[in-house]
Amino acid sequence: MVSDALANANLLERIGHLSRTEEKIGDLYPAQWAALRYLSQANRFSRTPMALTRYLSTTRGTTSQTLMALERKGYITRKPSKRDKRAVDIDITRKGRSLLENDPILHLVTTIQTALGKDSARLRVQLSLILESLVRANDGRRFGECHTCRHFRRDGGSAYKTPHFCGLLEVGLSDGDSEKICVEQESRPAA
Amino acid sequence: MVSDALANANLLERIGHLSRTEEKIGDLYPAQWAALRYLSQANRFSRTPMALTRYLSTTRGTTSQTLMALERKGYITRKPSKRDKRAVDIDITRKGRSLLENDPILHLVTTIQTALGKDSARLRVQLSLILESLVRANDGRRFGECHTCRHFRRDGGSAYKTPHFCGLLEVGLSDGDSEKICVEQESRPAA
DNA sequence: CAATAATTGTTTCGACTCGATACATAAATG
DNA sequence: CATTTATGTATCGAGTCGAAACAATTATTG
Repeated sequence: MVSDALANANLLERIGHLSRTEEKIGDLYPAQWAALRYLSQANRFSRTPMALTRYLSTTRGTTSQTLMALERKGYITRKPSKRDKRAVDIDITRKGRSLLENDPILHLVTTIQTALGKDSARLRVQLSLILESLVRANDGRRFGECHTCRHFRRDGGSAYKTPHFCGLLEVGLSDGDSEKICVEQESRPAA
Repeated sequence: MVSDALANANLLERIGHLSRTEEKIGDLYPAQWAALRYLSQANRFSRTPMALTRYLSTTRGTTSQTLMALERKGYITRKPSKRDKRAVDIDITRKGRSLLENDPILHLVTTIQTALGKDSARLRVQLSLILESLVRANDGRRFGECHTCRHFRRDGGSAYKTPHFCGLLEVGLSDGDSEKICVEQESRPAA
């Protein structure tokens, strides 16, 4: 039924908007929360303005301003990248990590948990499918977790004294790295 | 699993944001699309600035500006209400209805349709539950369809020469009225 | 290898978003 | 009828966001 899809589109817009406007509480604005949230989940190759720009499907200029605000407020630091002299490496400060413990998205999380309970798992599958289609239609990237990537080699980093290895960037990966999301992530074809 | 709820919250935020930024194409901005969309679905008792304010969980000032822009662009008309001399009745112009045929939310609709197909019905149930919890937590209103309301009397408007009747506002209701969403809608207890 | 093209990041601009506040009018309450 | 509440508008300030212009760096190409 098309009417179900239409109803779902309206519901998604409304839920997203409600949750987003709830976020104005606290020290950050919605876009700033989204950026800080991303930076806390992204691996070290993905904590750059450009990766964030792609994740949020926005423009470099907008991202630059958001990051400026976060730096001014002391939640992130920025320093020139060594890998690429055009790029900037971003890190979250301790103050930033502490702030995330009160991330207003947690309101939505508890709402979902109480509304759905164990059915959350099923919802997750469906929302993932929608996001994937949406991202593909926008010529964007999925930003999946490192260990789900076709370039990820589990237990393949012995030469680098690390547990794992990225075949695209040709660098060693720690266990922590492998659980974070990455701008380069590409789905691995089903075995 | 709490992690499913967390993943879902992130997915909902991301889908909502992606879809919203896609909307900048065309003649309207996201908030203006949301307002025009609401006005096309709302019944005649709910097409006022205040009802729209509640629907969007925003403030009267913000709504006023959005409506000003829509009127300036010729998509709605505003005139003082006769029922309540403080209120303003809003109507969509033909130009407004025509614009809605190209509502950018239709991109999301087709994306959902292709990604989920018939499973859309199940998603709808889950999203409705989430929205209801979210709205209740915000002390807001559901804005459900008129005919699902506890004040709706099917085939009860004979004295008004209309098919149906609203027991709260004490007015007759057409078939068309009964299918629209209403600011006063309250769930009917299960029979 | 040098010229050209593409990428990254910042800055500036203008229109819109949005909450907060103040104000005027009208309705509801007592 | 006085007080309180509700509705709508106008204004302010900080943020959001896309677009365009610019500088620096990297990638590509001939």
